[in-house]
Amino acid sequence: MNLRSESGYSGGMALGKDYATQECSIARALEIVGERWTLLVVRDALYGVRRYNDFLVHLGIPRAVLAARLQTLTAEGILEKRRYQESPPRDEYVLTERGIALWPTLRALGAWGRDHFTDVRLRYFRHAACGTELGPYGECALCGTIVPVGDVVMEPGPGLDPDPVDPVSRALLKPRRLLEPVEMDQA
Amino acid sequence: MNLRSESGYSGGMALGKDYATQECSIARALEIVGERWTLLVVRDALYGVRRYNDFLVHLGIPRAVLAARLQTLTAEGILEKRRYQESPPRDEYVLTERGIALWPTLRALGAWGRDHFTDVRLRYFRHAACGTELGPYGECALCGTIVPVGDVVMEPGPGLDPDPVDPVSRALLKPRRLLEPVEMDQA
DNA sequence: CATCCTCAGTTCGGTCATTGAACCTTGCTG
DNA sequence: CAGCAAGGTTCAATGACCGAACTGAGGATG
Repeated sequence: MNLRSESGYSGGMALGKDYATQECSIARALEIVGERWTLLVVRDALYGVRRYNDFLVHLGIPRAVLAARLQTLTAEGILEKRRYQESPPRDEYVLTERGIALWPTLRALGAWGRDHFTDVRLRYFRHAACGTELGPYGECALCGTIVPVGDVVMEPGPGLDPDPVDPVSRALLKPRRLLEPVEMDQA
Repeated sequence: MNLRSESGYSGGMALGKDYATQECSIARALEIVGERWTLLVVRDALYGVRRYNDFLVHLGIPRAVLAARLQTLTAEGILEKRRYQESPPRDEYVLTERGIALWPTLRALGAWGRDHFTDVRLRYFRHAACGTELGPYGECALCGTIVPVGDVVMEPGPGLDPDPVDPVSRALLKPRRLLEPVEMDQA
């Protein structure tokens, strides 16, 4: 095997899908968040989605796959499962620091996709304090700082369907801060 | 183009692996670079790998998968296939602007993996002009600028195997600029 | 008390992607 | 002409993913 002896990574590698020969932190990261759907789950979590059912309807992901991803993300310390009511007992999945730290990656990936493969703006991300649209790294050009995730406001752009069917997409149409839990209209 | 009309999804989509219901540039990006191995191919291309065989031995990827990924990346305008000698005719795959634009994403992903899942430094990335190590977004703290990809120098860190078997890994042990083509020792 | 509903999963058969090994082709090189 | 290297393709087996159906806990309804 090619792993550093002294390196973290004590035997128990859970996933069978590692990139065996790679000594690289990118490969390491992809072993964890590189599976299908995983980064979209994290994205939704940043957008404030927290409940199994909300992920389900918003992503259109197979139930079994969602369960597996939530499991893995929790095991890797990216999400934390926590009880938010006792009767009936219900849990929600909330991003940890480690999960929130994926924001720059998602931001960069989204900016790339937008610049190269989209012709209508779908969403804007702005610095809450000053309203300036974020640069490609999540920085505020005006303030000259990296904007903390909680100070990012997300707004719909012209390319976004103004009347989506699922309630989560509908809730995400209002301007809102990242990480702020989505509240469904109980219409 | 796969943008939704309200009917949802007229036929043309090339890939079978799209995230159908998502209106999101992150999802769009992941449809293209989200498959297994794809981002590692791009990473290698940034490191200067250009030839089929070099990708093959460095990644340990199945031949068929590599061929498929190179094909897709070329079709999406991320790599460009170009003839570098006529006899025998040989082609190499070089990053386009669009491919180079993935550097911030890979940088952010690598920084995340390093910070959260690695305990030994594998590589350092520095601003060639001043030697300062890059920040998480590929910026130089000293110069206060985003460092262009071609001005990034990559150096081995203490966690890297000092004597790897495959010649590509060996070539990547020397400090080198990103995008600079790897030259094999013909030992 | 019986029924229905919601949430959060699990199970299952079918399909699609990935894998490793073997094979093929082109054009040198000895 | 034999052998070899680069750059693939083909194939059978395995694993991941898919949608639909089912389960189970715990109210809410009548």
